[in-house]
Amino acid sequence: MLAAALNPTSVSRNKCVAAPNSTAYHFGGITGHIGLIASDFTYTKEEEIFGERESANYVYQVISGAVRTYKLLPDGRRQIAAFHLPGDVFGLESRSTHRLTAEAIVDTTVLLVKRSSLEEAAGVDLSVARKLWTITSGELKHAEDHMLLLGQKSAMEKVATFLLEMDGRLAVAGMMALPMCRRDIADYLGLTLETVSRALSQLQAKGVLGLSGARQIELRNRRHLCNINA
Amino acid sequence: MLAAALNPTSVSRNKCVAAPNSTAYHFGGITGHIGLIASDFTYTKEEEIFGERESANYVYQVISGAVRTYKLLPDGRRQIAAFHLPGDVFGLESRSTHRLTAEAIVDTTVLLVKRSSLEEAAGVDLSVARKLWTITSGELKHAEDHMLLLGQKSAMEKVATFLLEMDGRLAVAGMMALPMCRRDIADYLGLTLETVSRALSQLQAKGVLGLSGARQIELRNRRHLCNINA
DNA sequence: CGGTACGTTGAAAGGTGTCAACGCTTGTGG
DNA sequence: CCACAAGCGTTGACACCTTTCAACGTACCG
Repeated sequence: MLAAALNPTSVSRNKCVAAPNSTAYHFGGITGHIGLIASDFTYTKEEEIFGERESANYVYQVISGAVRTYKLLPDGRRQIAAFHLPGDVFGLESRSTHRLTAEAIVDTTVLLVKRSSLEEAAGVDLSVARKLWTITSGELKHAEDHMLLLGQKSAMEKVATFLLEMDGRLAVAGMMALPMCRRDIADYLGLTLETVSRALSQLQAKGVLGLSGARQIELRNRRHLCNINA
Repeated sequence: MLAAALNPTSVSRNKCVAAPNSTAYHFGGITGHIGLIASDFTYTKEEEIFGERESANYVYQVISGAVRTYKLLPDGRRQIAAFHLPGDVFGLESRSTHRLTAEAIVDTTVLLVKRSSLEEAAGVDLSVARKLWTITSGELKHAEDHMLLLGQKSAMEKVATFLLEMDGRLAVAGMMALPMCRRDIADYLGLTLETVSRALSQLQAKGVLGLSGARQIELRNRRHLCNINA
């Protein structure tokens, strides 16, 4: 089954995917260059996809749904490193074990590719090797930006940054439907869920955003959020 | 000038290095596989090596000294992403621009390699491509660990973690000589310099560490630090 | 129709930041 | 050789932002 492996433009179903030319998603510019076996898999809400320190046998791309990756302290404190939304790749490791735990936030379908076959492909096709590096580099960029947020920004600035990030990633017609709960947001931003809630309420009171249901958010004043953002 | 480029076992001087087999440092397992042009360069204390958003023309490896890489907010708040000590590679980007600013903390000598020649080498030798990915992946791991610290740990926990990290990286005979000032440490840990100073004083009072000069630290009870560390 | 999970809001506590003073060390120039 | 300035670090007092603890409301679901 040659082809298209990592390029779920059309949401592919069941094992072995051969996708046509892609526009929307990019697991690489890999498509077409190399034959790769890929499978679909669906995880239910709250289900663990892989655990910290587990052997990294697969690389994942979100087709639909949302995933959180995080680290825990022994006493249960949790730092969410990233939210992975449709199109995003996660679980890619250059070493053999995962450094984070990944869980489905809602029912989530992923495309998965064996790490070994990716490694093999990278050994033959330089553009694949390059793509793997680029993906990891993109994650590093996100992590660096997020360190700035975690270490230096105030609660309101953190929430504003979060809203703008999510707006850019999942806004449809000016509205966004957050897949994650307040606790997830809090653990992503290094805050408590109460502080997140208060910040959102405050922004709503100012008319910067509109809430229709706690997770349905409309940004009404992006300019204001950018200013807060610092 | 074939050879050894990225492997400054013997501290090489001036332009064009041909190092013998290496044991101590690893800029790759690159040595010997590929011809690469490398130069030494020395920056003075506080000198900028490259700036955020600058074009990334070189990749660096610390030979001696210490480097900080950081991001700034518009109002001057600074988040130091990492300290780079002898042996560490920094400034490696898969895209064409730097995402961080790099400065020498003390007088620092680096080995530098042209990005273009590394790219070229990666195009010929797969192990080089692999190594570049591995380096970036290592930075990502550090960033993920640091996000956990920044988002979840208390001031004392942050300082304890910092001490253990530095102990592992630059302890000689049980002592370490920190190259960075309190403000650098604070900006690395997402604290103020006063809070860092208080935490260190507290640890000294408990006998967990000994200070002979503010930057000469001896850890007397690593066990205790590990416990704090959570 | 309860039960549970999720979200909001309030009040109080506390950890860390802010502001300020002081001490120590280093380097420099008279 | 000493005086002085400047940079760095420590310590104290206080303020405030965020957390903690708690109550309450709401939506969803068996």
